[in-house]
Amino acid sequence: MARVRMRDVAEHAGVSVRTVSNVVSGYPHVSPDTRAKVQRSLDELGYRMDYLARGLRSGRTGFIALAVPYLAEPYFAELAQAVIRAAGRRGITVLVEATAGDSEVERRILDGGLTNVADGVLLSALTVPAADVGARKPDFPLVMLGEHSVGDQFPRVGIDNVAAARTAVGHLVEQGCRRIVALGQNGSENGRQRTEGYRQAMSAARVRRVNWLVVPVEDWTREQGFAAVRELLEGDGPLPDAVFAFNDALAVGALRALDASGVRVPEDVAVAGIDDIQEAAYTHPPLTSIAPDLDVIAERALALLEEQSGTSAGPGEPGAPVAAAAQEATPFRLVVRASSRWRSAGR
Amino acid sequence: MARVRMRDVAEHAGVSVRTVSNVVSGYPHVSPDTRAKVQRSLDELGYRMDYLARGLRSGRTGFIALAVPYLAEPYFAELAQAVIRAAGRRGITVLVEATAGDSEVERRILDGGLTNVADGVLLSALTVPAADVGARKPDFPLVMLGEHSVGDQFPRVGIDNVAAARTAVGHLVEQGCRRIVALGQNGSENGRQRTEGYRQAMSAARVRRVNWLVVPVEDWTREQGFAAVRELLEGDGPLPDAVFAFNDALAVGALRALDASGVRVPEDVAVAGIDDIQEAAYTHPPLTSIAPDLDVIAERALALLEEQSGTSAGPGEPGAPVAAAAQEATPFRLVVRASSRWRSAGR
DNA sequence: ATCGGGCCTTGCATCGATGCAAACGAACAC
DNA sequence: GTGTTCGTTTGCATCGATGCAAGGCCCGAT
Repeated sequence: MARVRMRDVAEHAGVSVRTVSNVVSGYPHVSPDTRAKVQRSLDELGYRMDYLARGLRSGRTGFIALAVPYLAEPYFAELAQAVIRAAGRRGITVLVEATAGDSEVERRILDGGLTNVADGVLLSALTVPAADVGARKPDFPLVMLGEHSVGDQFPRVGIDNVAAARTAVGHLVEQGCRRIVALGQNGSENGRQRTEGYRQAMSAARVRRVNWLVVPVEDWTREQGFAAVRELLEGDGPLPDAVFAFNDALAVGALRALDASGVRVPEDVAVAGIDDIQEAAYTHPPLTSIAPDLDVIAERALALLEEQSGTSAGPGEPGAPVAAAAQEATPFRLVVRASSRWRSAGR
Repeated sequence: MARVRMRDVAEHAGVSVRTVSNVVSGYPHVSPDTRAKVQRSLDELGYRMDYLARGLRSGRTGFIALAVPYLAEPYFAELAQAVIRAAGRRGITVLVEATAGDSEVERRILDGGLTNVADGVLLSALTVPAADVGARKPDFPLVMLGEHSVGDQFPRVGIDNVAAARTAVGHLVEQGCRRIVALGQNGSENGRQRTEGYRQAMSAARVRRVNWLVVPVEDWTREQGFAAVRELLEGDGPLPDAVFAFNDALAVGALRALDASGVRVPEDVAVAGIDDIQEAAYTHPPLTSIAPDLDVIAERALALLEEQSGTSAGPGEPGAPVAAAAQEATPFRLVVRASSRWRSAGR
């Protein structure tokens, strides 16, 4: 009834515990006879490894932790799915933590709060805790997802946010839009970068300053996108002819607000977002978006974790000054859908 | 540099390891002096518990596993979020597994594949493995989410699917709809139940059989909802006046297909779904749905897990025949939005 | 002064698996 | 026949924390 241990298997097979361990872990020098005998007992008793015990002894748990702000946000859910899939291919189990964007929680994670249970940590932070923590390197494998971490302290994987925003806005410009709203500015590093991309694209297109409009929000949610656009529509300024939302959730909220006010998309206002969440293909009208390659992000992130555990496993490393952590920019595509298709001849 | 252990703290504070353990775990009989001293060493050295080691000794890991088919499906993502939140309140960490709806994987989980790392398992299965596995009770805490498990073998938490479907369809009938399509029949138990609810509501409303229409799909995804409705519209049968989708993802797909074909919602066809995912409030038009209370589901599920570990911890239990496992029906609400609002006088 | 009891503190064994290195036996060479 | 080597198997200590129960100590009661 109770758990089957190696010892039970050993007794059943008439060998030592160590031999069972050797069979289980694929140690080569085991005679075919013994191996077969042990294997039979293994199957017969239904042995299952206790990963905790192994982890205790060997120092590796086979888990990695993934911390995202809100699992219910589509982008993070899809990211988590990609990470779980990639980890599964490597025989790794993923432990998902939701930080709720609480910088206190994020700090605790950077501080190593999950170290003891996970071989490595993937952190997708909203509010990268600033210098005070960023100053010292963690003593465990850590990879940041999606954000530039302050000061290149941590390796990071994600799209180039500036380029992504520039691409999206560039596309809107090409469609003939000029008075383009940037929706999503908030305190985050990510927000700053996407705003910068917007600036670059607007400058490059020589759009007059009077047409620039950066609308701040608190969170990148449908709700906030809706509220911000509704407020914009109720204001007395001239209507924009495009909305560039910093993520698709905001864009979805924007679409809803526009729809509710009878503004036509894309005829009156074009809309584009970032993330290309699955939902984007089903909005009204379907949403143009920037699609990061989540599988690549997940794969690279895990590879970077492995690299790190490789090095940090050898603490005897001579004190070579650690180079700035890798900052990998993964590919993205512009997916054009109806929400931004060319609407009229020029402006 | 290396990990700080209790032993290190003990030496630093000049007490025994056991005393440190006592302080950490909040054992009451520790003198204030000692406690303070130990606490100081704890802080100074930055001690962090090794949960693996504790788990090994105490038999409890502080983890539970949550297995869902696809984390990227909004409903499951929102469910996972609720579970993580509820677990967090109890100091429990959640390990998320994605089964991809693979019944082989689900079976392995029922078989105890996660037992060694988790104190309990929450399984949201698509294809409940049938009798062969369902026959024997697992020897670890397990709670099924959202499905009736075959034969009451496992405790289960979720809404009453029959009632939920009946409520949704009843609402459509009240709005004046008669020719109502049930969208989502597939092999799953869940699908059967929602179909049954549809049947009951149609019968109760004395809708003539000619108006009944059950459309099968493979998965409950936006894509399948879109494809099925598109096919329906292209067919030569008379148009339905309502679509009852077995979940919101299907409904979203249906809305897109209707929109693409120029069919007006709700004027021409009303639509309702189940799950009330966040996206539902932002579709075009906003989607009427059945809203399960995810927080209640999560709370009850965790409570049931705890109950089970309570009993199964005492294996000395005299052989009282185990009663049929608890089948808890959690509350749900009908959330009426524009997609189903009354469109015309009567049928 | 002595004893009993409560409060703190401690040592030791232990959870299940693996690292390490010794022990064992057989095969081979000289 | 003896020594060496290689392949296989084993015993023991160990990872870090907790269960258990004993050991000290102090205080009040008799």
